[in-house]
Amino acid sequence: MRKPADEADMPIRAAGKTPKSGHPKTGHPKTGQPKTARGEATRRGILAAAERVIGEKGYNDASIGHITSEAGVAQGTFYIYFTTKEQVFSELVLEMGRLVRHTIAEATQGIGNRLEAEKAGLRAFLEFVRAHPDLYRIVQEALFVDPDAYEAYYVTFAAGYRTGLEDAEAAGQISAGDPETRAWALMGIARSLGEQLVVFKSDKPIEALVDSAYDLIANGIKP
Amino acid sequence: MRKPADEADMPIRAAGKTPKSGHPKTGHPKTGQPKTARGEATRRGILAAAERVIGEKGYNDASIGHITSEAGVAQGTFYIYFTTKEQVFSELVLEMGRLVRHTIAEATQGIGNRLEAEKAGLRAFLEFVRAHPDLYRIVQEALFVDPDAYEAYYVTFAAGYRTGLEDAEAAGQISAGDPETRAWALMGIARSLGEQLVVFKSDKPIEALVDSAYDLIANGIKP
DNA sequence: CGCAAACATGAATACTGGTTCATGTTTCGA
DNA sequence: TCGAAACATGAACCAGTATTCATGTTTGCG
Repeated sequence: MRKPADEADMPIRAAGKTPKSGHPKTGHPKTGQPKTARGEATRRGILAAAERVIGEKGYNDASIGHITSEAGVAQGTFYIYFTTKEQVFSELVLEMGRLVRHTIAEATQGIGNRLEAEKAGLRAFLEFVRAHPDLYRIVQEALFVDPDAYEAYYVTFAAGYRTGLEDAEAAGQISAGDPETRAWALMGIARSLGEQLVVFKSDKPIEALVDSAYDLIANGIKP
Repeated sequence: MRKPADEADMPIRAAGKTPKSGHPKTGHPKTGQPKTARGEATRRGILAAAERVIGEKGYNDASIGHITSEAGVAQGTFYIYFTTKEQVFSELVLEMGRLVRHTIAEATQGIGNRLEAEKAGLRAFLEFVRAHPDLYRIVQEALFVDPDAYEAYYVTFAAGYRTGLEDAEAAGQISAGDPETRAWALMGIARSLGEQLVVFKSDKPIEALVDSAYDLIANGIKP
């Protein structure tokens, strides 16, 4: 009997506290990729269950048992598709990054005016986090569970933001100013308002938040 | 003008009588308060060690053994002064809140102009988090370890911020606008820039960050 | 069909780490 | 000075849980 990936392939020697420097740029998890429609569905189910359970309970209180029972499979099944609990978490962070960027890009597509794009992007972001509170919390927790993924998430986002601001400044659509710091500051605004919605469960309508924030972003608070 | 530096001064003793930080089910902070100078010193040592260890390793990887060995005491000693691992964490979050509010209140004291106070407060905050990266990370992690403390931290802060903005608006020092949303947005800017320093280890000088952010806060990005 | 390979199971393993406790040591008021 | 309370110790306890494995079951394909 050939046992797959038993001794020669991937070192799963996680004994003790190995530093375990995960590669941040592994876009393609080569572990236990399903080769069948059935396996594909099972993997998806586990991932979706993990999103719900980890989002609600947090990484440490979400046990593999919780996740698999939520997914309706046995515990061992988890390890057919994921090598470790941390891996499924990382994959969720990656997915969140892709989803958010895609959502905002779509919402701002075709808007020539940067200020208007800023407004549309903020609205899209807030609507997204309200619709996906689990994913939002997961990204926050990544700071402690998977710092590389956390950094990748924000650095990638900031880089795109920054070039957008540079282009807008060159086109005379916004005033001059350090695009790097501006990108981080504007991300901070969006994040903070999103947190008000998801974490502190504010019932303020998104449109009101967007309007107020837009006024601040465009005009500042000078009298 | 009376700035909201209300209870930000008392360094100790505040743990036993916090209005809302008690957990609904476990809510008895029956901490073994020391009754001797010797006990007082030991308790302080454990708290300081916990700040270092938890700040560096994170809540879950920071074991009681780590903390006590860092503090130079036996494991059991921990439970003379703290009923649980979570309690020492909560106390650190409380302390962080008090320290930050106190620091900012002091830095903005006597500044009559709100915009100038905004600048000074931001600078003080960034300098504080650069000097106390451990405490900064601890507050972030509180979202998962002690959500009540996390909420208290930000809600308290936002409340003070908000009334400050209301007063400034009434005095004609800033333009009109929803003070609640503005407070959260401005907090988000500070937090994001602080994170750039502490988490992403940016070597940008604080003064440059402050200047850029101030320009955004005061004037916006409209051309 | 028939038979590998893929998939699934869930009990067993291995180990971590928070908390307790029986036993000493130090402090301090009377 | 002395005894009780406060303080300190660290080994042991024990619950939880990530991961493995021997054993079935299903699927795809010749």
